[in-house]
Order: sequence, then structure tokens, then C-alpha cells
Amino acid sequence: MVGTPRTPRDRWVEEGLRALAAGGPDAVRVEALAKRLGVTKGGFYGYFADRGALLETMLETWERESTDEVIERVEREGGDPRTKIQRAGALTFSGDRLLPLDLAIRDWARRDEAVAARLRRVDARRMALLREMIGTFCADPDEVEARSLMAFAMAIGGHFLDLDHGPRTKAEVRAHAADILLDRPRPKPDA
Amino acid sequence: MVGTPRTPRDRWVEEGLRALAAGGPDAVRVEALAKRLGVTKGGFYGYFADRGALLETMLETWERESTDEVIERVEREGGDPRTKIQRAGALTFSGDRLLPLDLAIRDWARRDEAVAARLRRVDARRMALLREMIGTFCADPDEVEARSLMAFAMAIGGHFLDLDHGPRTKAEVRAHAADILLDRPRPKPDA
DNA sequence: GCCGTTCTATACGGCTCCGTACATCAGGCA
DNA sequence: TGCCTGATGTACGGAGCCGTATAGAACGGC
Repeated sequence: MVGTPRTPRDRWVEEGLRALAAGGPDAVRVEALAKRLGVTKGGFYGYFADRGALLETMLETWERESTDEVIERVEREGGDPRTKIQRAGALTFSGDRLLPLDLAIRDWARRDEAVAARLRRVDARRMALLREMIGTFCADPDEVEARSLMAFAMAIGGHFLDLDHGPRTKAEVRAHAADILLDRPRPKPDA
Repeated sequence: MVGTPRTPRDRWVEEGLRALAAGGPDAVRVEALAKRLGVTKGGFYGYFADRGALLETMLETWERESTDEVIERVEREGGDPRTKIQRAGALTFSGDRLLPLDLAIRDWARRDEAVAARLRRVDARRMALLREMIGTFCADPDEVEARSLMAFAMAIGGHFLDLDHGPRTKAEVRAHAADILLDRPRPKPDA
């Protein structure tokens, strides 16, 4: 028996996810990954039947990381509902890893039903968390649903947008939006 | 002089936009477009220097269609501010043409700075319209900004999401969200 | 009918990628 | 030492694509 392979299976998955995040599914190419790993594709087909098998494994890895691991961590760290929402959002949609991955997979899902099905599963779990948290301070179920949707859309849409808010920073505007969605006290001089 | 060519320049652009909407920029391939047009790529290089020139023309076409034409039409048809917002949204994000195009370009912009710059221009014009309309019934400029952002994020994010709202339809939940954002009367039994 | 212009078909070289076949190399073990 | 096993390197055939070159077809003007 030989020790740990120079390029174990996980490194292919990891590099594949990086390529997916950066360039979409079309950018996940066996020979290109091999090059980035400083290797030829010789070993690849020992781990995966073909390119499709790698994509499948990548999706499984992503699904686990962005649901179980996030939810488990949010529950473990505790806090009040509004804090939990924002921490879940931060874990999923901040950082350089999960956010671009999420956006890339979201676009990919538009043209691949298998990916779309997996994304629906993931989003359903995230949405359930939002409903539960928002439901603790909002009684009307219809409104819980609407606010949860808006919060989710803000988390996603906000990263597909790059707007100029003039004197305000993005963070300030987003914080203000969060206050409205989470029904936090703030002066409301509407009409 | 010869009459109208069998495959004029515009048809290449049109088919290119279709391919972009359906499969992203990597799907815009000269030979594939030719096949879909029932033609070989023979004539293509008479209109465009190369594939890049087609992509550039496609973006220009999209920019014009999704700003000038939409805004012009919204202004022409008139209506109160809330109606205008919703009509602009409907023109841009409904139908089979502009919506998938917008989403595809939005994803493309994540990895191509030239595309990103163009998208910023387009989004800035849309955002200006939102601010102006929301400003008519909301006095606090910070809140106008936050609500405008949320409305925009809903328009975008809503189409990258496919959530199950249980007994409610998507349209109902979205309508409820619009009522909150546009500050329309509706029972609000929070806390 | 003939000409020139314009669009199109065909053929080509070069590139990149996939997946397979086979050679090579390294380390554990007798 | 020399064998065995599994990861890796190398080479290949096939496919799709880009951009170019060149020939042919369609059409208006004469």
C-alpha cells in the first residue's frame, strides 16, 4: 500500500468548486483543474468516472456545507432570533467561499433541472429558518412569509447588485433595510 | 446591389441574445448560432470582426432595450408612482426575453469587468427611477434608499429563487411584499 | 446574356478539451 | 534486493470551436 496520494479526491473537488465559483460550470474542466493542481489529469479518472461525476460530488459537498454546517453552527452559538438570522446570512453569504459558490450555482440552476432541484432543497431549509425566526416577532403568517421572502431576496439580490448609494455606504443602506424587514424601531416619517 | 440578405446582422444578434439568456456567454458560439439559423458561419465574419464583436453588439442592444425603451414607455403611459414602479418592473422582469437576459448578464458581470460596468450603468438608471417614485410618498431620504434597494433586490432575487410558500401562491406573497415596500395600507399585527 | 457585388458553403489549420490506453515512478513489503 | 500496487505522466483519437481562404450562388444593373 502506498501512503496518501499526492492529489487526493478532495483536492479535485475543492479546486472544482473554486473554478465553479469563479467561472460557472463551463469553467470546471478536468485538464484546467489538473494544471492548477500542478498535476496532469492522469489521476483524475481513478477517482471519478467522468467530468459529470465530479460535478455531482461538488454539488453534494456544497449542499452539506451550506445547510447542515451553517444551521448547526447557528444553533450552537445561540442568540435572539434577529441575531440568528443575521448570523446565518453572514455565514452563508459572506466570505470568499460560499457566496460566489451560491451565486454560481443559482445561475447554473436556471439551466439544469437537477441542480435546480438541489437548490430548492437548500433554499427551503434556509427559508424555514427565516420563517421560524421572523415568526417570533411577527404574528400574521402572511406577513411572516412576505418578510422572509424579502429578507432572502435581499441576501441574494444584494450580491447581484452593485449600486451607488451616493453619500451612504452599502452597509448603511442594507442595515436600514434590515431594520425595516426585522421591524426594529427606527424613525418612520412616511407621509 | 443585392436585396435583403438571408441572414442579416440583426438575426445574429438576436440569436446570440437567445443563446446568452439560455446558456450564458459560453453558449454564444458562432457555429452553434449558424446551425440554429439554418446557415453556416460563412456570412458571420462579414458582419463581425470576431466573436467578441458580436458579444459587444449584443450588450449594446440589451442596454438600449432595457433602459431607453422601458423608461420611455413607462413615462408615456403615465399613472401614479406606485403604478409606474410596477409597470417598469413588469416590462423589464416579465416575459421570456428581457428577464432571462438580465439574469444571465448579471451573472456574466460577476466575472467580466466590462460587462459589470455596463450593468452598473443600467442598474443606476433603474434605481434612479425607483428613488424618484418612492420619494413621492416617503420623505426620509435614507428610507427611500433602503426601500428602493429592497424593491430592486426583490425584482432580481425573486427570480433567482424558487420557493415553496405552502398554501400561498408566489404572486400573493410578492404582492404582500410590494405592499410593505410601497407602504400601502394593510393590517400590520406585528409584535 | 454578362458583370460586379454581396452573401453563403466548404475546406482548412490550429487550438482546447474529453476519455482511454499504456508507460513510468514511488513506496511498502517479502 | 526485487515485486506489487496505486498514483501519475504521456500519448492518442475524436469532437467542437475559432478564424481564414476561397469558390459558388443569387441578384440588380447594363
